[in-house]
Amino acid sequence: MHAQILASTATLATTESTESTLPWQSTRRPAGAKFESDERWSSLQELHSLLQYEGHLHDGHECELFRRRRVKAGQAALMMGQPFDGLYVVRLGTLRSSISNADGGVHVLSFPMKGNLLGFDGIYKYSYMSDVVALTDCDLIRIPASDLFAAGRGINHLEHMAYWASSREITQEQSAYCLTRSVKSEGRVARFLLTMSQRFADMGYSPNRFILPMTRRDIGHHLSVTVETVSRAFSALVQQGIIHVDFREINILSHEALCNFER
Amino acid sequence: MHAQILASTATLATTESTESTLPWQSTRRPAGAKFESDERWSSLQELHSLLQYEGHLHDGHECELFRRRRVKAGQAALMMGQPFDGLYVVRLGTLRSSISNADGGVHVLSFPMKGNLLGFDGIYKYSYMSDVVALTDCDLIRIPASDLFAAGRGINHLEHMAYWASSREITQEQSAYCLTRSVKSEGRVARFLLTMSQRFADMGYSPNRFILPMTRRDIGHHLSVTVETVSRAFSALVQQGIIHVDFREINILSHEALCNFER
DNA sequence: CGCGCGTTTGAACGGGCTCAAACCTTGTGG
DNA sequence: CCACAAGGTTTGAGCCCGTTCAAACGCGCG
Repeated sequence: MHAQILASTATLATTESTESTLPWQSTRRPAGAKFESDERWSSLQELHSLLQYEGHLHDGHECELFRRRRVKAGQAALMMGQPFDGLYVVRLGTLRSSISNADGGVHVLSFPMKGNLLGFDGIYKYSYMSDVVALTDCDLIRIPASDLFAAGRGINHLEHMAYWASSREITQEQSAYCLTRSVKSEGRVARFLLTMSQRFADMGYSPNRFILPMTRRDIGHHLSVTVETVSRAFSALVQQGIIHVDFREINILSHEALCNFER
Repeated sequence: MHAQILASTATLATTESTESTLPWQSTRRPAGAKFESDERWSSLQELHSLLQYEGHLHDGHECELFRRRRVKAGQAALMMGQPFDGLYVVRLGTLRSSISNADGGVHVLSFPMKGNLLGFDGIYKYSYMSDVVALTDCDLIRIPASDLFAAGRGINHLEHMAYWASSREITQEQSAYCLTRSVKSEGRVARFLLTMSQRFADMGYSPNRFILPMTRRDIGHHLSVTVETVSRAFSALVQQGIIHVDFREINILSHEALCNFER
């Protein structure tokens, strides 16, 4: 469905001679350059350069090497649900990062290119939460999970925890993002209520009766609709007997009916 | 959605007395409870509990304490551009995180509640990239920047770099997110082209002539519009002499005109 | 009280979606 | 080399949903 093949080698051959405007092309080296077989490595310096990271290089780190990974156009670089095995930095090529819900609805999160980072959403549950496929032949640099987390457990414990939590937030934000526009406004409001319901439940409060702390306008700005649309969506759900609304107070009468609306 | 947040012991103690459905209210303690003046602290254990982090507690960390911060309803917890001074974990209350572009367009990113993390987008440029205001009286726990980054610089260098880069990716994704739906489809396509142009330029390629590596469908799924709408937007821009399109190849004829379209 | 703000509802407009068809490119196999 | 199939791209026509503009009501607050 999504997979597709761009002209890779053929296109490369024709455009490489001219001053290139195609950033994903040419992992080729100038004639005469050393060819390192299948095993190719990148230094920490190259990582710094790619990421444009201004941090200092400390002694003993200059010679750290990271394995590269080739991904051909159309192939998956990361798959949702796959166990986390590290972060990747794009060295060459263009990819497409997307998430899809159960109904086949797709949202394209980003098009990672040189210097972008992949796989951050895999830290939270130790498995990746989005699909990433190569649109062109790609060259990735892997930062192994072991390198990230193994050293200095006791020392960077706090930092690791913070970033683990960040990964979770990001993941959830992406899921929310997926819903925007993918579905009619009434469905998005329904989904929003279900999300709030779940969050209240997780905090130990009633999932069926709660008071929204935000205005209709805030909800609208969150779901990318106008205030009036939010209000009308509430009214429609009330009229169908699915919820009861008294200003900020929400009563969910039929959790199931609400679920059916979110698609 | 994804798993999170069981009621923590501390919070249970305060809210258990009444069966409350209002999680943001009442930081009040039962009469007779000890009142700790202005200084209130949370332990690392409480952080673990709030975040639902399953990591082990190491010796010497049990007694680490983190300062809490009260934010009254309506007040700003974090402001865009403010220097980064740490991450915050919500202990109590509900907030609203949003970004706004120059034209006054607003997008609400999330409604952080108990256990959620604030301020991650501040790591990249060492200043926060979103506004966060309290919708209700809030209680935050601060994880100071010094605690996060100071210790073991040499050891967790790699991890820090990875997360710094993550923060950048998140920030940019949020900016892109802000554009969705905020503007007409033609403007969003214009903005998309400008973004691609900028990215190609950053990589050292021509900002005015490039070949899109993705399909119209991918672009549509990224901007939350249909294939046809993307195609029509391209055609409209061509007809106005702003760009030239030959399938995947894009020529930007008037960068300025494209900028005017993005709003 | 009067003012501002949040909420709700109505009416009309218009932009994007849906459905449909045609054209082009690319890849495959005869 | 050509025919064919599959999928990407473009354009048109009609419809529907969400926006826009407008008005009314309730609530909190100075």
